[in-house]
Amino acid sequence: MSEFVYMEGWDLQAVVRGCSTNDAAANMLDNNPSSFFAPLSLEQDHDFLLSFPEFCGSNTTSVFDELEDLYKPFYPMLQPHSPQTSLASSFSVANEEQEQKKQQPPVESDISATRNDIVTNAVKSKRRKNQNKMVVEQVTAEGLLSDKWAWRKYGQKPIKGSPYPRSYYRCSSSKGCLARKQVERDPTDPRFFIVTYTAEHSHTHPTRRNCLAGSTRNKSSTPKVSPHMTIPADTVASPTTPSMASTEDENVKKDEEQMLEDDQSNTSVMQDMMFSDDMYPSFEDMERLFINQY
DNA sequence: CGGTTTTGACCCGCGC
DNA sequence: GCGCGGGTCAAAACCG
Repeated sequence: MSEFVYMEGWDLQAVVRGCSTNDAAANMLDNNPSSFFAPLSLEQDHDFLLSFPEFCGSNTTSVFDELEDLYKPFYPMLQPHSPQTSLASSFSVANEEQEQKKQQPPVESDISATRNDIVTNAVKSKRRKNQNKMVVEQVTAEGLLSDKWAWRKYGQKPIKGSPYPRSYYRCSSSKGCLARKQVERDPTDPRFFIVTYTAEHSHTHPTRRNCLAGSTRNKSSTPKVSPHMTIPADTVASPTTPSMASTEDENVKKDEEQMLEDDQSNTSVMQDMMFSDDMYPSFEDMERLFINQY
């Protein structure tokens, strides 16, 4: 079983929440030292990025420079994420469309095209008036791991035109904090996640309360019921939930066990329920990449 | 007990 | 004004 399988058994909120603590990652390392979800150095980030040829193209350095340039305007907001967020691209969408276009040099790679699409869509999409300060990032699962803030999920909605649901999170570090975060899988490239940050944190440090309580529900409490069966109908066609990660070590173990069972008993069901045919190649590719990486 | 996720219902902005 | 769709609320269930 490859490392990526762990990720397939984890859910999105677990990734977002679990990755917000270093000790969670440390626990993961204890149990699973080779896990690619371990915090990466910049150099490792670079290596990780190299595993996506289409992302690196022929000029990896320029891509990194470009990303760095993109990040500079948002460093105050993104500092808690760095340096791992080097895998992400981010955009402010606060009435700055023209500036965005200036800041984004025309690059012909697919990734850049995707990013442009993201900004365009974010600007064009319906926005409530009070949501005038937004930062949009396109991150990998690794990028999600780099988020040091504690987020509590408060909603999930299927998005018209996208096969993947969008999850809504608010900052759970401080009760008065208005910071919000939306996470959805990039419909154009399921390897990436579109993370939209709204408002700013009213506190400087991500504080944690009970980082383990309320973690991904124990599937064993509903014996022999696949976690996939708990997926809401509107996400059945989406690989988001089962393909995402829980980073608590216990949950990793449980998920691993569950995945083993599910692999044996529910694989065909999963295929029918979860994945469209065109989704499989990307996941298989990703799995191969991780295998090659480690 | 205090935290979380899940999920249906509700609210509200926007386009027609 | 109405309907659609995105964003939020809140109750229930779950977890450590």
